[in-house]
Amino acid sequence: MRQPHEVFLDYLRRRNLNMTPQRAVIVETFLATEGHFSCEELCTMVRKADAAIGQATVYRTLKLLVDSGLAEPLLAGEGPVLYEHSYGHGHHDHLVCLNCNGKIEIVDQVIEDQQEQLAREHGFTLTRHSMILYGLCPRCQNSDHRKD
Amino acid sequence: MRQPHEVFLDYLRRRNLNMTPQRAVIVETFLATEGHFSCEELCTMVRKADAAIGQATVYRTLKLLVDSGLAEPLLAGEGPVLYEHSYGHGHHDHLVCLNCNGKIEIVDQVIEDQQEQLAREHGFTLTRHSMILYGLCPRCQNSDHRKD
DNA sequence: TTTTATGCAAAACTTTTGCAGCGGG
DNA sequence: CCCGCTGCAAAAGTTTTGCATAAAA
Repeated sequence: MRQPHEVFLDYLRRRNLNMTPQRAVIVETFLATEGHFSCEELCTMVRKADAAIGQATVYRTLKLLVDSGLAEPLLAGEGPVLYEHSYGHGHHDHLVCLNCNGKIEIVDQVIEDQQEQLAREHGFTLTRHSMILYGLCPRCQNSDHRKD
Repeated sequence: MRQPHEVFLDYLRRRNLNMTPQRAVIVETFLATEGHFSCEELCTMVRKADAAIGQATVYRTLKLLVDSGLAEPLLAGEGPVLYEHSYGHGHHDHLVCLNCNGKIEIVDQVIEDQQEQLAREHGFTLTRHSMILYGLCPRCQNSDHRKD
């Protein structure tokens, strides 16, 4: 399997864009960060490596990462858009706890197949999808630490 | 089945809030509007009925509508959050065309059941979910009017 | 009279854009 | 030399908040 770094370089080449020191730092930081984070948060982490990198550059580069297929936005609603890297993770959906905000990755082939089937019935060609299940995780069901 | 109007009044009572002329106009306009719309758009429509109603009041009331279960936010990503009324429509998910932005409502019992099953496997108690399938609708697959 | 609602304008928050200057091919 | 890249700061788009006033309980 091709390394994410390679994937990004190929993408830049295809788009006639250049690798730059800033982009290198941002991509490296992005790949080294697990979990879900906003662009603002990525920005903060990038600046630990190089404080001179502008916020706009991080936004612009994250957009390239999404376009290249390495990053995926998680549209959960409130606040800023969260991202995660899709490289080496495979596709997955999310189970989100409404209380502690914890996120579990889930995959279900039955659902994936059914989604394709549904799209076909309506003549759609599917590109991607987003499925988020909201509820209470086991811990929060039994704890008194409810937000409400 | 209880009328949406009643549902809202009950909600207000439960929260010790009052029905007001402004809220009445906003709820009425909201219920009379089909499809998906942003709060800004609702605001414009509300003002056709009463130009003196402030934008903040519309935002505040729409929040109450969501809380009361009459309105549902559709978290599709770009731009403002879109809403629809959930009263009398039953639960459904969406098939969204990436080109023309058209939205089709879909329901699939197999998927719904599987979601419950998945949640159970992880010990989650599900409250709600959001599933959006993105792709190209039949019209846009065959047309030259692509955005890109 | 005490609480709740409202409208306005300002603020907040996230993301995008304009622009002048820099730098690599 | 040209074109892309960058940082900065300003702008844009959407939603929330503070506050003084008005209305309701």
